[in-house]
Amino acid sequence: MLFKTKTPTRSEKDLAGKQNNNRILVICGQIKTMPQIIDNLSKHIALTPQEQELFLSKTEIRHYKAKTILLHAGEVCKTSYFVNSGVLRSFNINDNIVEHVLSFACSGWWIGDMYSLLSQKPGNLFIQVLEDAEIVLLSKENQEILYQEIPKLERFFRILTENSLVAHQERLMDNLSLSAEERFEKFCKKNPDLIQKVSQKQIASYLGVTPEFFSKMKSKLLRK
Amino acid sequence: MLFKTKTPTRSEKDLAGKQNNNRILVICGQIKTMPQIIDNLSKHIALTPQEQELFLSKTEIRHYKAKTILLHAGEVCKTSYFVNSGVLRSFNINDNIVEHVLSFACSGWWIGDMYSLLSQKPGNLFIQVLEDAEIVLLSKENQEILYQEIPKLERFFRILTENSLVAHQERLMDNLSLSAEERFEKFCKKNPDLIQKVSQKQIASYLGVTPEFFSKMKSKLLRK
DNA sequence: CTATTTTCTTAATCTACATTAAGTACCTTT
DNA sequence: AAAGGTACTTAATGTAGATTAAGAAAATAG
Repeated sequence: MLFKTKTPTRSEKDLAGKQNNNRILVICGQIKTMPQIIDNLSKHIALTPQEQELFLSKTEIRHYKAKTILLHAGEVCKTSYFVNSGVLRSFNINDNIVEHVLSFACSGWWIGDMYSLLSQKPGNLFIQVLEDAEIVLLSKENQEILYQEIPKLERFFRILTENSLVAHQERLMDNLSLSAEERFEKFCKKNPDLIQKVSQKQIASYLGVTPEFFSKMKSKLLRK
Repeated sequence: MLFKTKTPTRSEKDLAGKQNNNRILVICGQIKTMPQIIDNLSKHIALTPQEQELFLSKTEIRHYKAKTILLHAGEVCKTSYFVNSGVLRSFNINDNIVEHVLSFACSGWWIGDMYSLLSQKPGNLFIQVLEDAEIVLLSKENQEILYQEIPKLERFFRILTENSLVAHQERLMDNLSLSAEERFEKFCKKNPDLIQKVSQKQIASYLGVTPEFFSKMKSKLLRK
């Protein structure tokens, strides 16, 4: 179906579910659960068990309720966020009125204010929890320390940045060349999970249309 | 003045001018001209004279006439381009009709198809010379070799990518929240040089409006 | 469970920008 | 110098999506 149904509500779903859907590894007869974030790192670099330990020791896990704001516009962003469960968004506010969603992040995604994180100047972005979330926090400070201790991590974050750049370039071109309807269809194909979890208002904002127009567009698509 | 004037024409200007506006360094009493690209690298990393030599030996300088297409959509991008002089653009073509400019590059800027360059798959972008240009070519192959020989270069290209990502995020948000007029004014402030060099049609395409609307908008701004 | 807020829908009206078309100036090629 | 192409302008008309408003449904708070 196209959208999330009435029951269970966003928070209910999340609280009911398992908080940590980790992968299970069997090593030398021992059973170990591999934290999602290590799983994520291993997509691009290979870490020894010691390095994994070190990495984890520099991070912190926290739980947040929906609506919590992790970063306010005007603040300096000092943390990268990795999502274990739940959903986050980054957005800015125009003329103190209109919100525009820059990105969503759900399980397995990183989020932060790249501008502020890199420049250590106050940014324009808010980062907010949309659905109760378990988040891994990596401070800028610890990230720098880890770069020293595990140089491979430079490579990991370089690749992450490269992929993000490519995705943003594509989205830019899409916004220049596609209609709202085409952008929505592309969004659905790329993020089938998000459509179940995020309110229409948020998706409309991500696509760059008003909630009213989005509603009209959606019902038009359903009639087809 | 707002736009390039009639004389000299784009090509005349370029052919007349000095091809290589290098910085001049005085080292131990000797006078050396520092290639622009080394100057560019030194903005983020420090290279020894030997490393500089090595880097330059892996690059190639070529001259291209306006309108030359350096990369066609559908091809795999195997080269990064650094602009010594002249102007380049990257763009895609929608439904075989409408062009959309992703980026411009003039003196001191890098350009390429990041998606294709990183994935080594066929890309959607064209890269074209807009004004007769002197370009430094760095092949993907040589770039990888240089990463091995001068690991600092990883850092350089990481920073380049990070800055590009931040710029693209900002442009995305601008496209979501600003009017064409506001985007144009911002473009003028950020790229005063480009306005002199690039045709209105290209700027309109970059901003995401038709040349007709751009013309109307411009004359409205001039009347103010 | 009720009250209040937030989200979603529908519909009328409005506007920024697109499309089409035609004319003029300019640039490039020969 | 002539000719053909490309860029720019202006104007009429069209449309995707915004704005405003108001009611219904759903979520959240008390």
